[in-house]
Amino acid sequence: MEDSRAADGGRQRPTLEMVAAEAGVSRGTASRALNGGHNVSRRAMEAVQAAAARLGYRPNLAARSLVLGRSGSIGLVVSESDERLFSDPYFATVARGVHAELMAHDVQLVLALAQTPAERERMLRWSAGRPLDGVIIISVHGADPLPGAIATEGVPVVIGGAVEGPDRDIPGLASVDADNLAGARTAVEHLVARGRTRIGHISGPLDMVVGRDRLEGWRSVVSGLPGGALPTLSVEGDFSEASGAEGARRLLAAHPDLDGVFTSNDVMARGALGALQQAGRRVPQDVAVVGFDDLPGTEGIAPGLTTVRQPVIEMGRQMARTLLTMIEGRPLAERHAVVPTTLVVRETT
Amino acid sequence: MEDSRAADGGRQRPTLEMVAAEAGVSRGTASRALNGGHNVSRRAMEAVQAAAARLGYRPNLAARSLVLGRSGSIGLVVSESDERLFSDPYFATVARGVHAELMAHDVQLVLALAQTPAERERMLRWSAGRPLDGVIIISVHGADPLPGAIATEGVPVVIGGAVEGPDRDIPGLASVDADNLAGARTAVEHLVARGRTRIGHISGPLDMVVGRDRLEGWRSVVSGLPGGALPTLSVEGDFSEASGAEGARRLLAAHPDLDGVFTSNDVMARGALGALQQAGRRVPQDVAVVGFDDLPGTEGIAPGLTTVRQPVIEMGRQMARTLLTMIEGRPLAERHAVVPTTLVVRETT
DNA sequence: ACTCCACATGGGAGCGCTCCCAGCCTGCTC
DNA sequence: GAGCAGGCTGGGAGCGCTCCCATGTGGAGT
Repeated sequence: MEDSRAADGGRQRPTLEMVAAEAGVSRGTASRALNGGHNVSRRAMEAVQAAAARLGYRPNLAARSLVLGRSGSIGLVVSESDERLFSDPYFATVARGVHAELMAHDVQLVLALAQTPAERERMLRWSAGRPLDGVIIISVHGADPLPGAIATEGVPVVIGGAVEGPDRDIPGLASVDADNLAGARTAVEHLVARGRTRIGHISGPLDMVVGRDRLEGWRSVVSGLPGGALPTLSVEGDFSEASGAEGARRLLAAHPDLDGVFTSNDVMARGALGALQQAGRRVPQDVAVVGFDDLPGTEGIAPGLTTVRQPVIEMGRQMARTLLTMIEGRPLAERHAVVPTTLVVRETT
Repeated sequence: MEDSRAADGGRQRPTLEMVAAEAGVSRGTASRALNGGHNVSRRAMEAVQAAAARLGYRPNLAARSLVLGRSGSIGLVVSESDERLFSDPYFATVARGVHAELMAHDVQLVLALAQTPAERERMLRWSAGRPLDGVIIISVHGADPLPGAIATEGVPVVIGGAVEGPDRDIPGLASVDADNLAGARTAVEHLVARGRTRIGHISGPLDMVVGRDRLEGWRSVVSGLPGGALPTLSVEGDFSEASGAEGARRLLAAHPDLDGVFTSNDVMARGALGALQQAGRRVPQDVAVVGFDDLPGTEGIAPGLTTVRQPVIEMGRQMARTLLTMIEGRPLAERHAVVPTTLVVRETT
């Protein structure tokens, strides 16, 4: 009656103490019976479990976190507009991998958005309070201070993507990235092998390492071509379908003799394909197209697209595994992992 | 050295006790200085804040949750495949509204996935441990026991969508839904007003109330038409673009004289539009099309689409407000809110 | 029969925080 | 100049849990 905390329904929620009393044992025994059951007699075990069930006991996670020093959950932080977050299948796929791995380890995954500067500041303060045992951050733009700041607070961080600059040396910060440079190079070399000489690129955002890396891969191959890497042969996109279409139109406008396009992801390839078709170009006869990603379940995006596959689900799993390793304080084989990509040739080249 | 909890970096993270000592005051005073600052002298206030900054103090959220009985964060639970979650802009939009409202109230939002039965069971156990002060659940299929179960555990629940059956009477469970029945009716009546008599429907999943409600809205209007509501005039979709296209093809196959289509969301309308075009039908001359949703920022999905607008962002905000009201134990004006929709006429009718 | 040990148990300590309350010291009123 | 109200303060209690350790208990070994 006088418990201000009993706002829920009515009576006090059962505590371990109450379960123990109900079962006729002590708190310690009840605790052991409910977790693992080491050094607990069969009789006590059953009594406790029955009592817990009868009372509808649910352990208070805050209390457990307090004494254990960990919460049993980790965060997937996305620094991306929700527009993109929910429209680019890349995030879903990473999340799927992370999720799969964590479920296997009985760790709860929570997604948190950190888009605006205010939200990012808030995220830092929050995570420093240790509601999460570690965080995975995907989609890092520019020289984002957030990952380093969180890691410096002592919360293990894994970045999905590349890490540049001083952040590389923060011990509590690891990363998993695809070999974007090599992947892009393979894609463009494939176009060259198909006899293309006028190869354009529609890049990702250039404030992201991934955007710059794939651009650089393209440039390194194209610069060896007769025409070279003309500035007008690469246009900046933002990974959206619309930007892919727009990019293709701009490439065609500047280079009507365009015969190959490498886009920084498959979604933009879809946009480009549409724009090329509208411009009357046949694919692959007139213009060959290569994308990047090859996410499972997205065949519908651009059927028959030749693309560079990065094993995104497996990368998500690896991010989760890496984070769990750091949380447990075990040594890491490699702090900054780079996973290889494979070219998947289909009908657009 | 002997603290097993110091796995992070090196030394023990600062506690309020240490801040108090550093500032030369007691724990109580330090606590008051850091929260609100009632009954704290200017001198103490400054000393504590300086000490906290010097030590890099971050309050331990688990300890605070334990004593306060609340965590300051709420969950957005999505019982949807991540495929759909990340491909349907609806979720992003709800999330946006919820997020906006919560930020204004200084509450942390976390998203959690509960897709498979195992995950849903896990979600129930987890949320019963009160890591969240309340949850918003969107995308409820069938007679999903999860919302009721969580509410019964004493955790306030708001459902984004309609609630049917016994769950309606659970006090700790509220909902916010669009007036799908009226909205669908308006859409179909508009088609009738445009002189259409052969009006098909591509529904949402019929295991969802929203799918059934919009279907019922269509049926109630169409059944008054000369042709009536032939079973072959409605096909079940799943809110995806592909299912919209497939639905339109099936409608055309069964009814070549089709002159109107109402789809249960805009994404399916896009698919239908594509299929109609492929089949050589002109829109709106031959076939008029009305969608549902009209989400902000999705003009690109189906330009010029006539559709039924539901105020999804505002609905998200309302879900958040409702949940916060319940968490604070204040009475609710209406437990099951239904918000009106508006028809937006554009070029496809 | 006696020792010994493994298992089982209860209860104290303590995680880091907020609340409460008694006590203090001002400064003001009469 | 005594009395009193109020602002500040310190420290105890306690949130619900897990760990640790001292203390039983039984059965196996000699």
